[in-house]
Amino acid sequence: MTDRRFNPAAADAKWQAAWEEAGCFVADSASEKPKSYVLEMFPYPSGRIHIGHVRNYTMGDVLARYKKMRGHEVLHPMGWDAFGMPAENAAMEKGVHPGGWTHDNIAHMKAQLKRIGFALDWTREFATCDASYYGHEQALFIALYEAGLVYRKQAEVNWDPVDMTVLANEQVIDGKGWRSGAEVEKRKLNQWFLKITDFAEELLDGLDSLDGWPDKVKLMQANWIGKSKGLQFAFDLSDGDKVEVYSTRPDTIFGASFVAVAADHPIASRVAEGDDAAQAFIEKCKAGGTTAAALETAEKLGFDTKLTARHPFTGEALPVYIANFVLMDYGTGAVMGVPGHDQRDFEFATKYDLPIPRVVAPNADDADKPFAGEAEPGEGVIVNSQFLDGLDVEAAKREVIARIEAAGAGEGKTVWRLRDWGVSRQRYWGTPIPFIHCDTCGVVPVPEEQLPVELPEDVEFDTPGNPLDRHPTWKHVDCPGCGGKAVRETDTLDTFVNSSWYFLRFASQPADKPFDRDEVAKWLPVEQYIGGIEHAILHLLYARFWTRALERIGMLDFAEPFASLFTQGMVTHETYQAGDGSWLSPGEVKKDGADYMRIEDGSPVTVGRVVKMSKSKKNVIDPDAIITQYGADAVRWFMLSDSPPERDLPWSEAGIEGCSRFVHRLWRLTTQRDAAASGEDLDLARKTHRTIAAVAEDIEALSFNKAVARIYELTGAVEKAQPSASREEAIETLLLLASPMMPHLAEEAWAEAGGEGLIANAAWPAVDPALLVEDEVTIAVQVKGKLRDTLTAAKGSSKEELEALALASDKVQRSLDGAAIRKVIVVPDRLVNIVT
RNA sequence: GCGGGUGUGGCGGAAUGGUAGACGCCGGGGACUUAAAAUCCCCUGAGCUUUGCUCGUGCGGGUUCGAGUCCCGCCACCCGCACCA
Repeated sequence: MTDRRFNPAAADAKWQAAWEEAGCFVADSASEKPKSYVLEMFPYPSGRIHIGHVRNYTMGDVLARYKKMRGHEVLHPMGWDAFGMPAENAAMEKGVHPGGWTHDNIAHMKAQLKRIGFALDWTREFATCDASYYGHEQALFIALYEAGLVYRKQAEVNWDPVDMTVLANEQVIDGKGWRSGAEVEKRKLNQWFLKITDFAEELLDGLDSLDGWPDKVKLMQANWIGKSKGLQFAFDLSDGDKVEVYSTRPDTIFGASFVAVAADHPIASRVAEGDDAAQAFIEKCKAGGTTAAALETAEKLGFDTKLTARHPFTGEALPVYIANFVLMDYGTGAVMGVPGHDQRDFEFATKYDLPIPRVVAPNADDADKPFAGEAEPGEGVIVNSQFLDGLDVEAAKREVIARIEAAGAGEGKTVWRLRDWGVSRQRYWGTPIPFIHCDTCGVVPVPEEQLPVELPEDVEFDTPGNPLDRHPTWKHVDCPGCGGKAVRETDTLDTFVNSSWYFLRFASQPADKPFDRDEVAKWLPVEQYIGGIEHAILHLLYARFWTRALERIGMLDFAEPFASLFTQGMVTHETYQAGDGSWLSPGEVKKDGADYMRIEDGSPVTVGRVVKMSKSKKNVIDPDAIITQYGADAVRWFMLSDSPPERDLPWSEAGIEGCSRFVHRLWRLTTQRDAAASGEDLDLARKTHRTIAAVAEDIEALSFNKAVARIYELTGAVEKAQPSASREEAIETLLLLASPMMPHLAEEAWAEAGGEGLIANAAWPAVDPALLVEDEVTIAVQVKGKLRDTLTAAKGSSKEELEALALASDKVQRSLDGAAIRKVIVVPDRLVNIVT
């Protein structure tokens, strides 16, 4: 017994040192134990750990510690997604070198992570900006090139005509450059691409094997890949040429009232040659950003080329437009416009006063039904369509495809929405693309013995644009082929490439190659991957692609990197605004009864919506400050309590106070033990064993909030119980169950009670199945579906017994009030419903 | 605009189609204390004619003996949209 209070600051440091000393969390790939690879998405070293990271890594940590308790050898690594634009922005704004800035940030954030007591194997740490990482990435890139999965082509970028630089989408605000304010233009550059479209079918089919992934993510990826079956066919044009169009709705072919081509379609270019107005329209289409959202929300604009296209069945002459909403990248870059059954076409036709025929109707009788101000893209019966009339949509599609194919005018075709992955970035702080341009030999890979191609240190950020391109010496090299003068590629790789294989490098990091295939096979696929839903498509699809590509070229033996995926919600917080509308940080505000006021001058504060923490709204909580105030365990407990992990977690002062109280409450309980207590408390023992089973189930399902609630319940039961051997067992169990969540308190209390070794190395408590059996159940009794009574019955009572018990109830009889019973529904061990 | 998701007390949430609100927070009352903090105990969805009854899971319909849960139609908010990470 002790009256010593739990001191988080001292305990945190003490046990973190003890774990490190014992090497508790260093993964041994030679271990005979079953292996578990638990991985959270590694952070971008922005400067400070934010509370969202804490939530993400706490979840992974609980799972990693739990798996270790279940006898697994656990790999739980951490590293840094260290290339990217913020470092270059810092260089421009503060005059610091991106590398120095990044390494300072990493040092700070690593210290922050260590304070939270995560069970991480720091011996495997690396940053993607280390040449010892990106050099191997260059080797992999060359390997993919040699396998024919890398190529170059012209592609559009956002061009800032004032700063003379390429802008990222986030740097384009309302179609203007973020620094210059100039109207952004689309410009074509020769860029590097990865052939992800070669894998479209397998990336789609592979989703079926990902049982551990959320359906919503699989659905999003499937839609992104976007396999569609349709018809590609040619219209004859009035000038004697043809235009190939692609449509996923060939059944609506009789509803076509125009043909539209993309602004960069060859037909558009040809029309523009002798037509200044057409040229001006095409130029206009080049203004603005390149994002899909910008294109699709922009007003639908068209230019009438005066050409006409001959309808293959009716012979009708349809006008041909150049339109800003047609994408050159998808299908053939030209479409047949069916306004009645496609919303974009509807808007376009309305604007340019084109006919809107109906060719699909709810019923055959509705052939002339007017449209209610919008297109009807759904199912129905084909009408006004000659030989298609009366068919359903699918049958009509087949019929049209068959007829067009028979006429030799086109063919049924599968088209993918997925586009090849453009990986060129005209920036310094990224992996140099390891190629050399030679006038004689063309594009030549850097020889393996010359890797890594390292970034030069001496670069200037005083002007926009790529410092690599304007560096005085770096790019000038001799051609590896002919030995003549040549230049390096100055584009660097998209940072998504860095995060497409880092999980392999964590598992195996030899000096002379990217990874060792056999070592990787010991750990991969990742058993549980945890990160934000915002990565549902791009990062996860790219990582899947990269893994499959490496499998195809024989470097890996598996196709899918992540067996299970979990996407966690954001951490949110109330917002506060002063009278003048300016945002206030939580530290500037205090609660005054039911209202809030500004500490500075007592002026009233408006409490705004609970939103994602962001610097601009100042509703940010600093993990360091709260760890100092409450200790790591209270913060970890808060991250796991209440909100289901896939949902948003609202941060609150009251909530963390409550968590802190519970840490101390558990401490008191464990220090009020009576080792000499004897005797059995069957109810408590049952509760204990039910809790062990339930908490294990909850942790495995990552339902941490439910596990937390069960630990609270058992704590409450222990507090009410009289001393007994069962109570001693319950307390020890509580410590073990809580140890993945509050490891510091658990160690301290374990040591206090004379527990053997570190609780971090302890085994998960065993469940006694005999104690899980229930012998009595509570039965709900309803009359006409409404609850009227509850009664207790022996588990497994027969339907007849339960019915008799229910009818014997006074409350039920009163409720029945003599009415005739029509039917009695009995659900064994649960409910009786009497219907009159 | 397109794709995906979420919606339950004052708040976070729990609930294999079967007792809606477990557990936590806030709030109220009490105990202990000279007093406070800490701690402990009790109450806490709304309403009513209070042995009990009625209403209640974003809104409107539907299926069912029975719907938070399944179906149809809406609304609001959140995530993604290929150069933010």
